[in-house]
Amino acid sequence: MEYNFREIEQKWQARWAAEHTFKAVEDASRPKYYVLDMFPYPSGAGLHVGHPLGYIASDIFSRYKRLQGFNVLHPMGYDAFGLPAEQYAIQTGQHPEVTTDKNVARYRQQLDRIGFSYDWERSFRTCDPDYFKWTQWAFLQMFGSWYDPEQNKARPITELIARFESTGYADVTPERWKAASEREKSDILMNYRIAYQGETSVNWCPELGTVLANDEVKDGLSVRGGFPVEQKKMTQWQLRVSAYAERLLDGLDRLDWTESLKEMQRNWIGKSYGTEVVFTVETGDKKTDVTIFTTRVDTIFGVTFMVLAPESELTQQLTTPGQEAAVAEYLAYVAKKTERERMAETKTVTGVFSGSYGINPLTGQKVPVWISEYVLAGYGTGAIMAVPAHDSRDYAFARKFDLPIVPIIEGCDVSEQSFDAKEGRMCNSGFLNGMDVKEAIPAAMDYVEAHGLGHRKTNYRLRDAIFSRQRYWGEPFPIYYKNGIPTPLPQEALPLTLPEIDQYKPTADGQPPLARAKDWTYDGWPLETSTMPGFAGSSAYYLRYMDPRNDRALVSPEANAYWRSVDLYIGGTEHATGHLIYSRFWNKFLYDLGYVCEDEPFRKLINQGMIQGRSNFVYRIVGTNTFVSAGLKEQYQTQEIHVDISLVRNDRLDLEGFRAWRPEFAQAEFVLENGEYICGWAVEKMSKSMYNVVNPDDICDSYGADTLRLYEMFLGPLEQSKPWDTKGIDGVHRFLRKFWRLFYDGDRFLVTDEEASAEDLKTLHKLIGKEQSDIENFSFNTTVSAFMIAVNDLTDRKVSKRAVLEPMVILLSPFAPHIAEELWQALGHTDSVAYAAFPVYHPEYTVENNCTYPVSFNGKMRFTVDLPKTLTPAQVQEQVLASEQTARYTDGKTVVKVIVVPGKIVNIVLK
RNA sequence: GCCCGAGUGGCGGAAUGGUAGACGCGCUGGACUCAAAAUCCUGUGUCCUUAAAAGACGUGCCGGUUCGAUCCCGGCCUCGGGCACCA
Repeated sequence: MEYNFREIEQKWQARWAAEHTFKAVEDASRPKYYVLDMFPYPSGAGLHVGHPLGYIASDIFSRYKRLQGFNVLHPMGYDAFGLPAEQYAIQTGQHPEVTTDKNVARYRQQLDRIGFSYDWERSFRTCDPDYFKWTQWAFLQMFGSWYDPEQNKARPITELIARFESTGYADVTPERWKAASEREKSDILMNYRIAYQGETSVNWCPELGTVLANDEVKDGLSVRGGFPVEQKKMTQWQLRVSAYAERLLDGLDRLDWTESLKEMQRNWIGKSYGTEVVFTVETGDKKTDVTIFTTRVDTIFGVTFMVLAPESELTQQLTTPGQEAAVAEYLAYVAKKTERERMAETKTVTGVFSGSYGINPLTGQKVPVWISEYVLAGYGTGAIMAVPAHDSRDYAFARKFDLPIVPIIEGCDVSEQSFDAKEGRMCNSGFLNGMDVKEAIPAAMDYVEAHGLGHRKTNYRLRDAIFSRQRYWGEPFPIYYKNGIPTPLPQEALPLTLPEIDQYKPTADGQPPLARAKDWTYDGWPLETSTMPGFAGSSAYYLRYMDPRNDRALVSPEANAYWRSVDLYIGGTEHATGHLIYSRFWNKFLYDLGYVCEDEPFRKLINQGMIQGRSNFVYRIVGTNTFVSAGLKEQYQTQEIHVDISLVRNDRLDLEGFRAWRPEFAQAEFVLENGEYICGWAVEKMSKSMYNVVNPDDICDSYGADTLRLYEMFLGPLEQSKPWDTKGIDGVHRFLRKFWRLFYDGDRFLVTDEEASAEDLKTLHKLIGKEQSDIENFSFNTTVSAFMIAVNDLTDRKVSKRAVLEPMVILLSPFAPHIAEELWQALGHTDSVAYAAFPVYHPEYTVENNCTYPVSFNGKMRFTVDLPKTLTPAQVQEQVLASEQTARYTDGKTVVKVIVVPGKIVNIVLK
C-alpha cells in the first residue's frame, strides 16, 4: 500500500463526522479543557494558508489534551454580521444573509479539508436569531444596570431608583426624583446605565455611512475599506466600559497572556495619577471656576498660560466680546478638519486667545487662557495648565505665540527645548524649592488638597464604547421609543429580527437603513433604527459554546460551572484593543450580575503570527513588451509588475503560462539568463491584488492536509510572522512518506512484535519527552524536527517494531491526524486514535548507554567518570559529585551547580 | 516622541550559561534509471593551508560579569510591532 493521502483523508474526515468523534459532553468525572480559536468573519475571498495557522495550533493542542485524558471543548463558529457583506448588498441588492450563507458554506468546506477536531454540533453564527437573542438580552441587562462605585460592580438599576426615592443619590434628591417627569427620569437614569444613550463626538465615516469605534479607525481611516473618518457630534448608544477601567487593568496581572499584549491593553486603558486643580478664570468681570487635570502639579509655579479644548463647553463662556470673532473663526477651522488631517498636522501649532485670564491658585498670578486643538475635550477636564518649560507641547505652543517660559528645575536649559524629565531640584517654586522632583510631586499634591484647591485624581484614557451603527447587517436594538422615551422590549419579544427592506443604504435624509422598513414598530411605537456593532456578537460567544442550544439562557449555570472559561485562546494581535477589551468587559458585567462564574474569559492567550505572502515580479523594459530576467534588470530601465505566483516555481517563470495569463502578455518577449526567466520577489501581505494568495485547498490537493498542518507548524515559531514559502514543503511531505514506509514496503506490512531494544526505547522516549515539553510551550516547529530525527533514526536502523511504532502513531496524531488514524487501524485498532492515551515518558531510557562520562572541570581539566548506564542526568550529577567532592573542594566552598550535557560531558562549576 | 519585541549560514530556523548552526530547504557530488520523476547515499558557516590532519575566525556593534556568553548586565546601531498632542 502506498501512502494515498487523498483517500485516507477523505475516509477519516467522513468517519469522524459519522461517529461524532469530537463531540464534547459535560462529564463531571473528567477534567475539562476549553480550547478556542477567534472565530472568523467569513469573507468572500475564502481562506488562504495564513488563516488556518492558529486553528492548526489550537487543534494540535486540543488533540494533545484529549490524549492526556482531558474532556476537551473545541468549538468553531462564525462572526457573521459585518460590513463587507453589507457593502456587497448595497451594490448588488442581494440580502447580506445570502452572501453570508454562501461564504460560510465555503469556509466550512475549506476548514473540513484540514481535518480539525471541532465539535461542529456546537457551532453557530452571530447572525443566527437563536444566538443574537442573547446578544440583545445582554444589552437589555446593561440597559437595566448601573455601576455602583461603592460595591464596585454593576447592579440592577432598580436599586439606584430605590435610592433616588428614599435617600437620594449624588445630585438627585428624593424630592427632585419625585417631581421629575417620565422623560426627566429617563434622562437622569441615562447618566448611570451601563448601556446608555448620549451625545458624543464620534468617528463618522461618510463613505460607509456609519460611526466607528476607536479601534476600527487607524491613522484617520476606517480599518475596513480605508475611508476617511471625521469627528461628528451625535447621539449614540454607548457602553460604560470606562467604569470597568480599573478592573480591566487589574485583571491583566492574573492572566497568562504575553507581556506585549498586556502592555497594549494597559496603554489603551491608560491609567495616570494626577491632580485636579481649580483655577478661577476672569472673563471681564465674570468669574468662572475651571478645573484642570495635571500629572505634574509640582510644576504649577511654572504655569504661564492655560489652554482649553476647542470642543469644551467653556470655550464659549470664557471668550470675551473682543475675541469672539477670532475664536469663532478658529472653531470653524478646527471643525472642518477631518480626523486624518488633524493627525497629519500634529506638528503644526494652532490656537487662539480667548480674552480671559486665569488665576494660579498657588501664586495668584494671572495667566492668559488660550484655545487650541492640542488639548483634547475627551480626556481629563478638557482644560490644562500649561508649563512650557517642562512640557514639549506647551513649549511648542509658547514659542509659536510668544508666551513666557519659566523654568522651575535647577540648571535646566530651556532655550532650545523643554525639559520633560521627572528629575532634578526644584527652584522658583515657593515651598517646593530645593526638593527633588520625585518628592515635590506628592508634596504639591498634599498642599493642593490641604488648601482646598483641588484633589488627587486618577484618569483613564479608556473611553466608553460607541455601540450604535447606522447600518442594516447587525443586531437590532431591543429598544422602542414610547413617547420618545427609549424603552426596553420585554424579554419575550426577543429575538427581535431584522425587517426586510428594499435597499440597504441609508435613506435620503441620512437615516439608517432600518428606517426604510415598512412596519418597524413595537406596540405601535417606533423601534430603534440603528444596529449593534461587530463586537456585540463576538463579546460573549465563548460562553454560548458551553451550551449552544439553550433557549432559556445564554448559558445554563450547570454548563457554565463545568466549562467555566476558555483555558487557551488563540488568535491574532489585531484584536488586542478591540474584541479582547470588550469581551473582558462584557464578561465582567455578566459576572457582576451572577450569570457567569469566572470574571475573566480567557485564561491563556497565544497570538499566532501572520503568514505573509511571497510575491513574484517580472520586469518589463519600459515602453516595450519585453521582459528581462531579474539578474539582468539593472542593465535596462524596467517596470516591476506583480506576476501570479501560480505561474512561478522556485522563482522561475513558466513562460507559456505567462503568455496565456493576460491578453496583453500574449506576445511577450523575454531576455533570459542561463535559459531561464528568474522572477524577483518580495514579502508582502497575502492578497488577491498582489497575486500571491496560496489557497489551502491547493496544498491539500497536491500534498494532503497532514502535510499542510505539519508544514505550517514547521515554518517557524507560532507567534512570529513569516512569509509563506512553498519551497520547504517537500521536506515534511517526505517525512510522512518515510514514516509510512516504516509500516509498509509496497503491500507488505512490516510491523513486527519484536521487543524494543535499548536504542529503540531511547529514540522513542526522547521523542515523547520532547513533544510533551514542546507542546506545553507551543514550540511546534521543533516537535516536527524531533519527529524527523526519530523517523530517520528508525529508517536507518530498519526498525519496524510495534512497540516503537504504536506510541509514535499516538504522538503523531495531533499533528497529522489522518495518517495516524490509518496506521493506527493498520496496527489492529478499531477505535479512533483520538481515544488513545498519550505515552508515558521514561527519561531514564534516554540516557546514553556509554558508561564513561567525560567531565571537564573549570573549563581546563578533563577527566572521565565510570558510571552505570541508564542513569538519569540528575543521578549522574549526584554520582559525579559524590565521587569527586573530596578531591576537589578542599577550600570548603560548596558546589553550586553541576551541568550535564546529556551523555557527553559533565561539567562541575565552582562559584 | 513613548512603550514592547527581535537581530545566528545562501534561506526558514535550532540551541536561553556548557561541543553554535539541530531539523528542513537550497546547492555539490554519487547510486538506481534508456531517460525523467521518485528514492537512497555524500558533502555543505567563513578563512588559511593541505594529500590528509590541524589551525584561526565566527551569533548586529562596543564594553562588562563569568573558568566559560548567541544566552546575563550597561551603552550604541538596525529592523519589526504597538501607542501617539492623553497634560
